[in-house]
Amino acid sequence: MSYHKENLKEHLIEIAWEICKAESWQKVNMRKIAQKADVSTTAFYRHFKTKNDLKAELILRGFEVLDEGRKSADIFASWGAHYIKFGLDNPHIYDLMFGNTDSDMPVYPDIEAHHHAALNELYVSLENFMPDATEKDIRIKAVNIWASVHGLVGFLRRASSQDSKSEELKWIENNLEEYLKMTTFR
Amino acid sequence: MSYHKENLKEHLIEIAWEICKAESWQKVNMRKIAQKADVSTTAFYRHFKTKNDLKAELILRGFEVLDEGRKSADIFASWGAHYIKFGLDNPHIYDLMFGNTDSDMPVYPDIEAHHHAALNELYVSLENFMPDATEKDIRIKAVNIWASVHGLVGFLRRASSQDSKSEELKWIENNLEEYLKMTTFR
DNA sequence: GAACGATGTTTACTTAGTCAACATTTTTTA
DNA sequence: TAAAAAATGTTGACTAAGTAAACATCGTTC
Repeated sequence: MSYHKENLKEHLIEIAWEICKAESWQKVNMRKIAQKADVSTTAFYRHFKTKNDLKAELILRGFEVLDEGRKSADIFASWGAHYIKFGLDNPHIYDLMFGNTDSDMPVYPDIEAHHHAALNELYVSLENFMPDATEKDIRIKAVNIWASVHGLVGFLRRASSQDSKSEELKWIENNLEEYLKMTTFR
Repeated sequence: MSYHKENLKEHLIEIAWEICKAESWQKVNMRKIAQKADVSTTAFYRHFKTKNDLKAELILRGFEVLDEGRKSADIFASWGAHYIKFGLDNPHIYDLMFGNTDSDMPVYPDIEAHHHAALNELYVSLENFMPDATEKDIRIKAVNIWASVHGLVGFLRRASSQDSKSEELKWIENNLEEYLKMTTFR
């Protein structure tokens, strides 16, 4: 048995990421990770306090990936489309990032910061885009866009998991920016 | 030991509902239910094939509760406000009904039917409300409203679980219909 | 090179879902 | 109406999964 793998922590995260991405968080478990990393089941606990800490790492990594593929000065439609595509392409990671808040999951400030930053970015963009709107209107608009975008991810995922997609849904999926423009502005 | 409780199945569902409503689905487990019902841990399996079947019952019950408190001919703003209030008042039940699709959860046609019915109702109302809009526009509008409504539930829940609610959020929560009117129509 | 901290291993405990075999009660049916 | 069948509960046990404790080994530092 070759003791001491280098960078085991990163390696464990990587393995967990792959499992989560390909299957779901529910399919991620210590024994499976350990087996793939070829270490003992509990080696994990030298690097993470709990499984939730691992989840937090995946979420943070999710935000990195989300941010990577994005030009910072995007306008809303493409901002929204980017989020939606990410959600559709990485449903399980997306669930961790934006899904139901799990009461057993402690609050991780780094994660909160990402959420805040995302909304704030949208907010600032809107300020530029609607210079004569009131503060309140802009904030409400930001909430509305956020909700529309994330709500659509949920809708499309649910739809594609059940019925044969209707023509409209296909159109929406293929014309996200167009859809966002026509629904969030006029 | 008093064999044979009457209507044990309903009783088990009721107990599970209470736990889920007060805590969350994750806190629902066979042993706890059995203990509260004062039956053996496995009595459950005479009435349900798996735990997922129990979850399905809770979801169906959720739809019943959601439908109960609603006048069928509501217009969108009040339709949407009703959904949002339900989501905020029953977050854990809402999660089961509209949350992440769990890959280990089989498809329950009765549940799908409820989802379809809800969207269809919205769709039909829109047809009346916008008689001169095209079929496609109406469908897209329906999707948009659905997404906005459910997205807002997610947003408000996330917001209230972390930061002190901002003025705008309080306003939105207290003026759901107004918010919906101004965001989904003009 | 002895002591120490970091990292990995072994064992084992706990909680949770579920099955199988058995027991009892209720319902059919001959 | 008694015997057979179906329904419903119980007991015991198995499995999967998270994780803690004690121990082992390695690399680093004085």
